[in-house]
Amino acid sequence: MCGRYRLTRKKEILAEHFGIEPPDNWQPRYNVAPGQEVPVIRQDAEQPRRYGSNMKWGLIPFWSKDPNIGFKMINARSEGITERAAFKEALKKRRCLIPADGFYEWQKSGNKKRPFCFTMSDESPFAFAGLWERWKNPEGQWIETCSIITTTPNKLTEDVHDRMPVILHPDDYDLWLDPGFQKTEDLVALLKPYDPEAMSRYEVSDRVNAVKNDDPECVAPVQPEPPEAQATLFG
DNA sequence: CCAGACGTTGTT
DNA sequence: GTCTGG
DNA sequence: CCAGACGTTGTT
DNA sequence: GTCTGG
Repeated sequence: MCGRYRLTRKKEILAEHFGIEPPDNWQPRYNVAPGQEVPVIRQDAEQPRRYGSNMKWGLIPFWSKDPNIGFKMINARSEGITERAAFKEALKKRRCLIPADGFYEWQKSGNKKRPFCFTMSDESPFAFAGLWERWKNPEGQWIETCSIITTTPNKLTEDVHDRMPVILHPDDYDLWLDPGFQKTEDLVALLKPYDPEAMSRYEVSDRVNAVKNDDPECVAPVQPEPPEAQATLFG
């Protein structure tokens, strides 16, 4: 990963799943990309209730001089995350949920790239484990950014790609969001591949390769040509 | 992550 | 192929 | 000590 | 800001 995902559920369904008030500005998204404002769910010491807000995808460390570093920080490897200068403080104090209902991975073989979409089998919304950060731009404005944590693939994703985003079980949302909880070994224990038995996948069109395509066609399944159809073409 | 561009002048 | 921008 | 990095993915 | 490499 994890450079692309989808968030097509109605905001009321998302709000119910995550236990928040539905924000007005959430729209169905079929192709969410790095560099864009994306919805996150957070919980601060100042605001003990969970709430939704938008952040730019691509974490800019607070000490960074160049905000373009954000495009290289769209993911944070779970392995060694407690030692990464860019992420260790955020792991302790600035965790978030990044809601989605599917994510895309590209299977490469030869010079072909085939995009697949991965979802929960029951089509429920889910949450990536995320970190966020605050960065002050030269004009003095605070910019909030976020990153999706990755891990090793599970049985469902491994033949498509060698990494997958960390998906948190709903039972773990409270611990992940609790700003007072800073026991990193317990937090890192949550950063595991998701149960493949609970997930499904299907191939999608390469329209999703282009960030500008953000419409329902991106999530429409495409079937590989069945062998008999191939034969018919020449029969 | 993918898409799209991919230069020249002048030089401690 | 490699770098930058989104 | 200072300078420089601080990240991930994938390599047709 | 903090760590690593020289």
